[in-house]
Amino acid sequence: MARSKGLSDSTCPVARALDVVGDRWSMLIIRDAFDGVRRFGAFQESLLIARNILTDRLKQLVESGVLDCVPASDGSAYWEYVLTPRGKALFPVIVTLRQWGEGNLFERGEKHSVLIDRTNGKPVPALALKNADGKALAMEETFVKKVEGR
Amino acid sequence: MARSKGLSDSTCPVARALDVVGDRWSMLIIRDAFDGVRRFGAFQESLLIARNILTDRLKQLVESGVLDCVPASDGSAYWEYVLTPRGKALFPVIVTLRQWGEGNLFERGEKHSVLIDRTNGKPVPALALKNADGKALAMEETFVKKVEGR
DNA sequence: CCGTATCCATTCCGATACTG
DNA sequence: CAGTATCGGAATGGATACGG
Repeated sequence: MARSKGLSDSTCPVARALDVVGDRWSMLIIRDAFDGVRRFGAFQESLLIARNILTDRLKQLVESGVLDCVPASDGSAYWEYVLTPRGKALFPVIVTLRQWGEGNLFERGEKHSVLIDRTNGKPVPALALKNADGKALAMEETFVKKVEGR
Repeated sequence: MARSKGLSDSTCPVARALDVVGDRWSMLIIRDAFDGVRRFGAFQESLLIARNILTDRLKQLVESGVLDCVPASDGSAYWEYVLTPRGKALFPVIVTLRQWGEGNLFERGEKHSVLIDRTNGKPVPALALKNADGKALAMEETFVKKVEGR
């Protein structure tokens, strides 16, 4: 059941991150969680995912500290799955994925959902890379410094 | 060979994005491409991925317009795989994944690779969500506005 | 060196049936 | 409603072997 490909001890944070949320369902579950989905059945209905797979993914996400199990707020005997601080820290990942999809995978005029800033009702501006002085930073202006070992 | 789960016509840009780069290897291939890896053998050696799977993933990424095939620069009869503009637009996704990994999946003092701004030699600052006025925006201050249909 | 093709094992996933 | 158990098919992955 452990899904680790052995990336979990990689010195590359991207690889470790993908080892936790890099499968086909986890990120969608997390997206729904940001959207306010909390119940097993609600995830299932939203994602049309097989129930055994959902069981497995929820378990993994709880084990990796992304989701937390809390008693259901309606007094039923079941659980609700809510984002931990670690899970909430994934928000920028979801937002950049959204931005990339919006900008690259929709035809002109094709409709899609939009992330709104509820303090002003406007769409949330794109996340862009800045350097230490707050200036725009192009990908070509960066490089990855590897750690000594490996 | 088509991997689409049928999310490719979703109105959610996150779902569409994950339909293209949401499997276990694609994002790692793209990470390597940002790192300057271009050759089949170099991807294979870096990722320790089976060659048939690598063939398949490279083909998918080319088909979806993330990578481009160009004749090898060394005059050999083969190809190099380079990021298209659409592929380069994934940089913020890689960066936020990296940030999340750095902040949440490493023990204190544990070493990891670092993204460096080569114009000043300093680590690239974290990408954070801002509103239209440039002020920090918490995840709770946002919501996803769905499109009418579905 | 770059891929493709094939074989086999493992994993993933969906459907369904079942339990509380 | 919330999960578990099981089964079969599909996808994935590793290890070759093969050809350009």
